Amino acid sequence: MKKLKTDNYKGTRDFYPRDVFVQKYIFDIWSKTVESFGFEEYHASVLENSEIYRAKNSDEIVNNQTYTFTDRGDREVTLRPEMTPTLARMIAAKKRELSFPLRYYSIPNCFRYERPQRGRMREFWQFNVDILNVKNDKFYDIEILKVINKILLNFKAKPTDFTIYINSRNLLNAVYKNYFDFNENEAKTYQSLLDKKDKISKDEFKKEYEKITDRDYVDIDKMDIKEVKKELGYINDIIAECKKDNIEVKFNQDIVRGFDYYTGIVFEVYDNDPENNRALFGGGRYENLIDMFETVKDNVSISGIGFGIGDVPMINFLESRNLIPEYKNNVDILIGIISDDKKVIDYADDLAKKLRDDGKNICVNYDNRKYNDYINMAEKNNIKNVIVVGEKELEEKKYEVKEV
RNA sequence: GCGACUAUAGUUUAGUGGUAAAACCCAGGUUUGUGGAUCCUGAGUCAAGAGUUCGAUUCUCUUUAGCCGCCCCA
Repeated sequence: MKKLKTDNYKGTRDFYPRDVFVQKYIFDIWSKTVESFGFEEYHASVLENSEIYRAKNSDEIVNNQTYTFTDRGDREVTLRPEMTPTLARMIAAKKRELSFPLRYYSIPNCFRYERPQRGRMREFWQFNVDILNVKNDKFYDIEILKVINKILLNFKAKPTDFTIYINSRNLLNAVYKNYFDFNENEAKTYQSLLDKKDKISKDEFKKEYEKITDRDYVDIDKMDIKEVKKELGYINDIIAECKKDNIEVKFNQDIVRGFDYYTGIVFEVYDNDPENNRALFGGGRYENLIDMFETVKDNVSISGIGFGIGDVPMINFLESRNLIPEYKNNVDILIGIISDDKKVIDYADDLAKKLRDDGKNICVNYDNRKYNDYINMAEKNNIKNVIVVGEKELEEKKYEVKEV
């Protein structure tokens, strides 16, 4: 019989205990931080009907960048590539029962059929945090930025390690309408060009730019247009409120975010380390997300603001700054038996039982190894304490807890 | 989907057109009832396939995988 390879599937990771330790550390800080702001956790299946992605995204993305297959009942199924459509579905399903605003979070694993590279896997965990509200957008916009800042501080990151950039779709639309006089298509082309700005040369940018418009590329915050100024005022209020909390938020007119559904502010948090030069967090305000569901018939609109961050960029961020704590085994004490005598074994077992009743995690080794082996074993597995049990301990009914 | 680079023991890496190495790790044995061990032994068709060659792990091509970049990034 042909033996199998031990390789894991492309773009996925195996999580050995040390990897789980890191993952738990990150998930814990994520969860605890947002819970301190009153967020509640939700879950859903990794499987969704493909149509909920087709409705929101283009067919191309569903066909080429998701894991989509037909099940035995001829249903088209997709492994979720993101959580937002699922959240929208869940909200739409119980819209009348839920009391808004909702503060929801989840850490789902998501799947995208893409070529893996630094910061990008085919299976990844994405922390999703959303506030769904019906009024007072501004204060929730501010809160979500505070949440992001707090998360990074709770990881012991310094404010100089990252930069929060903010922009607004309302602002951009005002500029497109009043300054450029763009139609919808021109606006889209312009936006995708902005998205590429940092990646292409200045000359190339200029060439492409001139194809779209003959108006100059200018700083939006210097424009003297009433509608533009109004939207800028909204952003400046947010920046000022954050500043009161010592959070520096920078306006950046080039932050646009890829997708169409954003309607208000959009933001990205960048890692200041040039090695990890990509957005850590990204998000913004959206509305009309749940309109596609049949339960939503009336005109009451639910607006939301949210962000997402992947576990992979988070790990890269922490690793490059040495912010991941050293592995700690959750075993408190290793009991190593140095005897074959049944009485000694029974004594060790009783001891283990007693200590477990005291709430300790006890690991017993029955292999009758050498004293030094047990100390070595504990060291290797990051176990802090060892009790060696042999004839002597049985006779004297005494034992010593050794610190490793 | 496109492009660059890489592939030697479980791991990290030397090395070579003429029978392949080290360290660590692992397994078994050994010595020592108190400190991070001692000593011995074992484990590898140099990613796969084809070509050039008297001879290829080494050179060439193909494939596969990894990694990085582009595209995309919900």
